Amino acid sequence: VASKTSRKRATRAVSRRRRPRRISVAPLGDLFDRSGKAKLLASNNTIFKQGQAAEFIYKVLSGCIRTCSNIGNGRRPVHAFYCPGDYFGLETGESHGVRAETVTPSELLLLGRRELTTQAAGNLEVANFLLRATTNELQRIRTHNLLLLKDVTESVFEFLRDMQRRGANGNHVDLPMPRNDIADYLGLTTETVSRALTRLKKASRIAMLSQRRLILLGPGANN
Amino acid sequence: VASKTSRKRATRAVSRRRRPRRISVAPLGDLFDRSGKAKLLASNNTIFKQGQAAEFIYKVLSGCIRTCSNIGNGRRPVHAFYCPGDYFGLETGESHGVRAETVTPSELLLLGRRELTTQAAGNLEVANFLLRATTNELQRIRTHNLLLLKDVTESVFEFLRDMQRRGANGNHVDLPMPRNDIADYLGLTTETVSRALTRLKKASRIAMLSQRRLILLGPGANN
DNA sequence: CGTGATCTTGAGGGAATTCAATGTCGGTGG
DNA sequence: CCACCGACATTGAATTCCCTCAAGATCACG
Repeated sequence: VASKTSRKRATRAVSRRRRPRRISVAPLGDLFDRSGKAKLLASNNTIFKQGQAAEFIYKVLSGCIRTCSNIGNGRRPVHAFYCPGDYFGLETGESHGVRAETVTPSELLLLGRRELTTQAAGNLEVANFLLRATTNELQRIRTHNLLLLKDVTESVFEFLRDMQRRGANGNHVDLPMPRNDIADYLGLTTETVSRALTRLKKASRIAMLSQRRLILLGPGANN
Repeated sequence: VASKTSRKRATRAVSRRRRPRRISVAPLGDLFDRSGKAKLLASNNTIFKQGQAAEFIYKVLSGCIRTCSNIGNGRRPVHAFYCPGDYFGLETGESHGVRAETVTPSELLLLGRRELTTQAAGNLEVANFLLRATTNELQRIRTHNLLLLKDVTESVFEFLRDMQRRGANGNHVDLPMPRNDIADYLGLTTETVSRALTRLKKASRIAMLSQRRLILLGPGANN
């Protein structure tokens, strides 16, 4: 539950270019839906641990998942959040390099990883699915990387935009995760995230409907 | 040439676990070496620009390449450095999401990307090569991400270790890139990198042979 | 309706940035 | 061969901004 980081960034106007949408991974959705096994989990449950053998690849049906790791300095970096439709557990090696936990109650679809990777060696469809999924993951991490380099206010704002993009709700954004998780994802502290939100509020770039629900305003809100 | 960032981090002891070696991409090395076209470039030359159509995939034969992008706040994040043996230009879409430049005079091997990706749709060997290469890239970025969350001194030290690991020189490390580039890679400023090096020097964790050549000392130096 | 978890706000301190100046290195030309 | 020059690197002083510690406010849930 550690959430410690420090950061300092330049405070400047930021205008980021659009980032391409994630590539769809349609082709194998079928295979997943056919041979995948569903699983339901409550909040804050561990799906797999760091170092554990990578047995499955997961598809999020509902809820929200976070992956995180431990680095020695008492911080708990959150690597990614996965929303419905996303795949995770795509490990490069035989064991998971991160830990995966449910943020909210979540429904998952599991597919045997060994089954998949051995198939990939001989099955073109599977190989291409893995390539696309990995490519998506790559894109995701690149985006995350850029977030880490921005100044705090923009970093938080970008995060909100990303959540809006992925959430596909009405015109409001729902945050499934606590400030804590956002902070660890952005390399900040809870307090700093909170202050950033306050700043965005005062600048009329967002409006809070509740602590976990808000609306993006002004330029850059809808793209 | 902007190099501005700010950062503040917790100052604590750090002990990171070992990270797995990059997976070899042997199988297609052949294809590369056969149909690739060699190209020689001087320092600080642009190989491809951000947004440009992704025509080739590149293999570094000699020298050093950096990929970077522009975010609106006047910073120039460096995404990665590529050393001899590394592949780059593996784009997720049809156009490059980053800019690639030579750090030092470099020799490259080019392979038509369209040729490769269309082959990937039907050729299993190619599809698997792309998967492995992408997986490597993923691993690389994950490592980079963790670097960004560490405290400055450890971040710089880890960077040096990584360069040693990849450089495969004698017992010293040669840095092909200026402080400037290191700073932008780590999300810091030139001055902060310089101060971190001074700190490492005083702590006897490194020894400078020249400004661009040094030796790692003490525990954690050789792994 | 209370209780704990989550979130916000405030004050103080520390670390990195910024701005500015000095040092060092490599290469070029006299 | 040596001196100069420009690019790169280091160091210093002042400032900024985030973190830390602490208290208060809001929300969710029993």
